[in-house]
Amino acid sequence: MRSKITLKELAKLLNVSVSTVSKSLNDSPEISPKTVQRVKELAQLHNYRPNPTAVNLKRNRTGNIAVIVPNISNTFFAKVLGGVETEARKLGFQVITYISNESLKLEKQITELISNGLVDGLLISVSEETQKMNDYAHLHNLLEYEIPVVLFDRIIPNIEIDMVGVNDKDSIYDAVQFLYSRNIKKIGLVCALGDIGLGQLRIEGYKKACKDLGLPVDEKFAVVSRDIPEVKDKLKQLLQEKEVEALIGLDFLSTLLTSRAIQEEGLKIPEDIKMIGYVNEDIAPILYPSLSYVDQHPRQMGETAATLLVERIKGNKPSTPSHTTLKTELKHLDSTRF
Amino acid sequence: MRSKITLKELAKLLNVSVSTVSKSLNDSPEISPKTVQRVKELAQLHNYRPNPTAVNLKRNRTGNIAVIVPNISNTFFAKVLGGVETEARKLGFQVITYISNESLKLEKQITELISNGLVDGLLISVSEETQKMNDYAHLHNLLEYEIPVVLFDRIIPNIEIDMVGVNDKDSIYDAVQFLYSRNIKKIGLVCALGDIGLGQLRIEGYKKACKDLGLPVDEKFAVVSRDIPEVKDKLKQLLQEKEVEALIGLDFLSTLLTSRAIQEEGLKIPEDIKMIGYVNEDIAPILYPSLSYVDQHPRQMGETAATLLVERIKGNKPSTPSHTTLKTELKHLDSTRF
DNA sequence: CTGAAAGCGCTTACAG
DNA sequence: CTGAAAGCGCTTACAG
Repeated sequence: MRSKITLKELAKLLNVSVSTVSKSLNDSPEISPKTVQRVKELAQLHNYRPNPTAVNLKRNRTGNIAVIVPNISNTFFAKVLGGVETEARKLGFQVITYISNESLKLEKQITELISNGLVDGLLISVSEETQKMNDYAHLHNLLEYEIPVVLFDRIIPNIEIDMVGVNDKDSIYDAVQFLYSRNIKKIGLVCALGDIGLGQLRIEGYKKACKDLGLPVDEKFAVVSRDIPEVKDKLKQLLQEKEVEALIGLDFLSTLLTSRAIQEEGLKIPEDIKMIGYVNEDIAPILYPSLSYVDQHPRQMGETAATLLVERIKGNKPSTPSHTTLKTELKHLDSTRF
Repeated sequence: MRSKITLKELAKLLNVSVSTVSKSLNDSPEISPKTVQRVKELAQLHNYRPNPTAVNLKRNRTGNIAVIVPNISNTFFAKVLGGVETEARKLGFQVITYISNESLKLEKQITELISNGLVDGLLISVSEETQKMNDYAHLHNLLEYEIPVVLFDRIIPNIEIDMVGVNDKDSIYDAVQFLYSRNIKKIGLVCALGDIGLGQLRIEGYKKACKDLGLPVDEKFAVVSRDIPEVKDKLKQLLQEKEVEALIGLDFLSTLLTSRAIQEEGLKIPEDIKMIGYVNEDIAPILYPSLSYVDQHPRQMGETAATLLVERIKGNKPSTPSHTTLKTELKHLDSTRF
């Protein structure tokens, strides 16, 4: 029932002009303290709030930022989103969420939609398809419209756009090195992302570590495919050969599939096989067995990306693209306690 | 660089008035087909898009809906959010996401913020604290401001607000009945939500089922607490007594904790203990062992809630609150295959 | 110190 | 069929 009061109505009630009311509420030094007080009192009484749409129109902005995540089942992105939301709210921005469902087409549809002026900036982790097609025209398009874009997590090499990610090569390098230091030499990996994007980077990190440590890079130890049944089959085969001593799951799905496959084969973690995976802090400790994981600090990633985007929106940054790399951390739970 | 073109600029280029351009683009029958075509061609050439902020100001709406989820780690809410996003986009609304972190205070802060006119409506699953305090003044407040509110998942009894939920009593009733029909009589439950809200409803459903089926309701079989270490302790004790034949986890966390505790005790699922839980379709099949679960159709819940909210916003609905109950489904995986 | 005016980018009743 | 005017709810340079 109680409908929102406007500046005009307040002005009428106070017998002053709309300008005076507006200035008073914005603490303009132009207005006498007495008037300011009168205005503020009445405003408070009526619980006046400026209409954000009108303010935004005037200020030529929207007060919104968009975030596009490729999927939402993966708790990693949910966590990032949480970080973005917290930070954006602090900075006075609303977060409009979109889910691309790993589809380039949908991603284009969404960027097209927001290029109309729905948001002041975009945070995006590009879809698998986008990476595969290597098609980023839609992002460049937004930049041409002067809508800042910040990439997170799934970073893209050789592109002139702000990014916030983790050092994926290093993260797995560390994992391999840890296992090596504990005298584990036959280390396999499982990747359901295929060999593009993050999957590719992580695989490279693995290979680099093996090379540096003098471990043979045996193709047999690498289960890499985007086809889930194929991943399962290869994994089973690998386990039945009883050679591999440790497995690293390179993504959420692979990690769970690997833990499951090991146990299905009647093998024990960590006694028979050690495991390290990419799962998050909420779920890793309550699985059985609990899984050691690479902490990618998703909340912090979201916060950092949001902060950077807002700085771009405000034009506070030099125009050269900024690349932020967060340090990952290997967290040890039961699967590497041996 | 390429800055957005406005109606005014188009009008100038075409040597017609702003009104004519606006009407042409909106296919007004007032304008001659020839003019309409001229205008549209130029608009297309310049890739003209109406400024949504201006349109919204004029139409006295925002085009946004807010959704407040209590937490984001729980993949259930992530899925609901996915459903909301898809449906809202179809209906021409943007989804602004907020996370209350199970805090009433934060929830109030957020509702206060959006009451300023940031959104046209709100979807909310209230926080645990809100349920415990039984304080819904902030929601009624929004309704007074004529901002429609739709509750989802965590529904509240005796409140005059639209809701979309599942029949929590029935869902667990079905689970108990299924186990009973397979000759399992000693059925325990584990709940980390405590005995408020959904936890309470599910516990009631359990008790009702036991009563109807003539099973004794033994307090010992009910592990209920909001304190995680306490849940773990009680669970361990219960398992060591080796009486219980099946356990039902009433929420995501309890379900994983239960599966883990059973295995830690060296017991096998389903051979020694059967299990049913509240986890989602993505994760249930890749756990080891895979867990039978109550499918609450989170996507559908999000879609239904969004549709209802948009109808309220458009004023297409009679004003009596609508209560939609989705049917849950018991999905059988390894933990009940016996 | 206060207010009239212009304007943000649109839409739409009204006049011609 | 076209356009001038008013208005959505604000802000702000400018005049008094």
